[in-house]
Amino acid sequence: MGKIDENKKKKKETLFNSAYELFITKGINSTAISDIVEKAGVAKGTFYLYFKDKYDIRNKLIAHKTLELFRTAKLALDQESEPVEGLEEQLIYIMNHIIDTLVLNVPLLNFISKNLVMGALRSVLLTGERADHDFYEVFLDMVMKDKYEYEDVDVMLFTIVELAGSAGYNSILYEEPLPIEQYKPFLYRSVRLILDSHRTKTSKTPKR
Amino acid sequence: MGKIDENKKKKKETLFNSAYELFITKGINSTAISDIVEKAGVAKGTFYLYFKDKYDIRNKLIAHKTLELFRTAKLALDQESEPVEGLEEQLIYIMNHIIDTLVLNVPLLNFISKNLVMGALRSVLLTGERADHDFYEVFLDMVMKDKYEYEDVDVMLFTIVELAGSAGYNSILYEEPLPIEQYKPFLYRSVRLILDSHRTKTSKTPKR
Amino acid sequence: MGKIDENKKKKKETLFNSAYELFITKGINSTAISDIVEKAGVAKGTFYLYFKDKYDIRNKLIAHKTLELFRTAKLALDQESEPVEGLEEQLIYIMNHIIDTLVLNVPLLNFISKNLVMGALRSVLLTGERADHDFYEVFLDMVMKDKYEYEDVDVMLFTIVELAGSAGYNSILYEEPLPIEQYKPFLYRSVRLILDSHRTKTSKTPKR
Amino acid sequence: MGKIDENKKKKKETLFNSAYELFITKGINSTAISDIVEKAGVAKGTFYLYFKDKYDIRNKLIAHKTLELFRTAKLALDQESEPVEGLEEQLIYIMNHIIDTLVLNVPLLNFISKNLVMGALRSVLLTGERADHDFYEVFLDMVMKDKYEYEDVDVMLFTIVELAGSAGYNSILYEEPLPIEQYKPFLYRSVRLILDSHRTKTSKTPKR
DNA sequence: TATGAATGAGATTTCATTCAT
DNA sequence: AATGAATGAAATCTCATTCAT
Repeated sequence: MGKIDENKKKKKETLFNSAYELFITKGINSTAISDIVEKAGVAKGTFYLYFKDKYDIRNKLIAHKTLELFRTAKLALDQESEPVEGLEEQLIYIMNHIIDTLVLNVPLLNFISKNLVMGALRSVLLTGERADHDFYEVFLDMVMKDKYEYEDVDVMLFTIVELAGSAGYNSILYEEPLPIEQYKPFLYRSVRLILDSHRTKTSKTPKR
Repeated sequence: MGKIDENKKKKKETLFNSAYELFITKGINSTAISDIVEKAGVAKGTFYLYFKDKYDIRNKLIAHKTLELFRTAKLALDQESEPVEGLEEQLIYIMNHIIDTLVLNVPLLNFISKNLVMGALRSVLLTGERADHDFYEVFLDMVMKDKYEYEDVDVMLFTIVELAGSAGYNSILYEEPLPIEQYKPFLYRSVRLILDSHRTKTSKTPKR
Repeated sequence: MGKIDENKKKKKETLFNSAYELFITKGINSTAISDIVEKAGVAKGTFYLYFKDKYDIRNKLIAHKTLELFRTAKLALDQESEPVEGLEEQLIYIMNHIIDTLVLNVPLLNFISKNLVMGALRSVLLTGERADHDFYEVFLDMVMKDKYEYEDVDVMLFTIVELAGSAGYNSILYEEPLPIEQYKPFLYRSVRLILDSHRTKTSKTPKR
Repeated sequence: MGKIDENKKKKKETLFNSAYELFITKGINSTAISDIVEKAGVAKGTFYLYFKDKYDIRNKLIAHKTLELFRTAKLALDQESEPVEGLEEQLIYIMNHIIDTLVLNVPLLNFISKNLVMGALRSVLLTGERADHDFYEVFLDMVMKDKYEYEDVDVMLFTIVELAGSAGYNSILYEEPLPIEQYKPFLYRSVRLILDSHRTKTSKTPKR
């Protein structure tokens, strides 16, 4: 029984990986389900046992990959020898980590960013990957622990994520208006401004 | 000859319009070229006389529609009874105008924003619609006429356009994190901050 | 499984037959794959499961039909009440049998003889119909059993087949320079001359 | 007026040449009329002013090229320093000349020999190239001038032409059963046999 | 004569999906 | 659960032919 379940999981996994590689290399439109199953070494019918259609597997993949990006960045942040202090620095650290990852993996960027970042995160929620909500809470947690107090936190995070996602995408991909390394200072400056604009004037009441 | 050229233009126009309506209503993937030509009332071969394939006409359409959006907004700005003064107010006016238009035309938003705004503007350049470059110059012109001086103007405009496009898209479409009307103040505040951050300290030398 | 394989074979067979009838009646150029599948009562996709394109099925058909022609002739030869003795008589018997068949089936002649006989036999080899090589051995066998000895047997058979195929084709189809029945004596005389010219002077050493 | 007619002729000529090159390089099936006119630098409609369709121009080309082959061979024969004496040697000279030409121009062989030689000569008659009939008379003339007398001359020539055409085609193209240089002796021996078999026993009555 | 835009039938091919095994 | 043959709708694209200019 354990073996059967294991097998099932393995099949799904293989389909996942095959689809990912094909989407990355050929694009979604030119990837046929027959390509995916062929690469995965399973029968066509099997695909439909696990996924509704091509777009189903794509959405799940985007969600998965996006989440992975954030998780890896957060992990790196936490494992930094010199602890990074403050929401501002932490956010920019994560942002920077993700950007650097995507610079080295442009196909992944391309794949994810057809549904831009926020869309991807949304689909994380929709597809119900475990730990999705937890993840948003990781951010909230970072906000709460900061020495400043913030209002409209949702709006703030949203604005930052959209700006970084959209501008980063273009800068990495097209080196326009500047290559990403040169654009980073501008991007991070804007992020700092947005964060600042959400800080309350009243000094933060220390949590007890 | 005049007649032939006229006819050619009309054919292309009809194809354009038919494709647009179908893309808007059924989506690109579900729109077949046969649908387009049927709706346009021309032969299938005629389509291939003017466009390479479905994606060719889509790109040209996105470029066209995006440009139109900006043009209409600029026109409204210029025709405002009470002249809008200053780059900041002018940019926000245009932004606001476009947003309001798209709120009333969500299908258009959906259509354009698969390639997000900057991508669309890029394709304007690529497809070489007339007045494309001129258009960018309209912005530069607005910048130059402002009482403040700005540095890294390209970067500034890029950042604003990306932010507005990406955040606006999500806010209008998903009312997340807030419906657009409630999000606007935040968006515009961020825009003002970005503009401000690009202003040079030295007071502007008046042009003579 | 047996059922599936049976079905597969039947499908292919049906496609074969439908294609043949259409090629014969309408010609290859005017036969569309849609015609073939329609006549065969299978889906269009099914065709591409078995054949690369129109020319693939045509080549296989030509090979098949040519082989059939030779086989039937050989069979008739073997079943003749009065055994036909000697390579010369046997070859002419087969030749005559094939000609008589084709006279009654001009469309078949037309179909096969776009690739003329040798070409057809060549494609038999290429397409790897079973029993192809065996077939050539049937001839060699006839040569070996003859009371005369022959040199350059390959060349001899080739020359005869080419002459008969090419001249026969024209004579049957266009009755030029003579209708086939009147041309036969000339043709067979030439064949005898060619055979004779390949006979070795030394009397054959009887096999023991 | 002369100029107009000249121009007309030039257009037709250009179409001819373009079609020939394309047929030779891409094959007839893959050559579109649009290819031909494009290469010729004339409008599509113009093609239909001169030819019925693709097959019309093909037939005329085959006829033309075949005739040219024979003419060139005959010319070479006549210009040989050491006059070639006797029908037998003359025929083989011509045959050999054509074969040598085609060995160096396999595409031409391929093109012509879809309609094999006799078919091509037939189409010469059908398309009514000038000098076609004359050409047949050239052969008859050669026959008449020979020191031997022949019966069934039509049949004789036909048999020889078919044999040489068909066997030569395969030998040149596929080097089967032997490369043409090695096959030639066999071919010419057969030709001599066929000629011999048509000679009347009675010595020829000298023409007066 | 000459043009070439327009036609539109139809060719080939793809592929998501089904379903009998 | 797994298979993969079969389906057939539909997609893209080609191209011979026409006809208004």
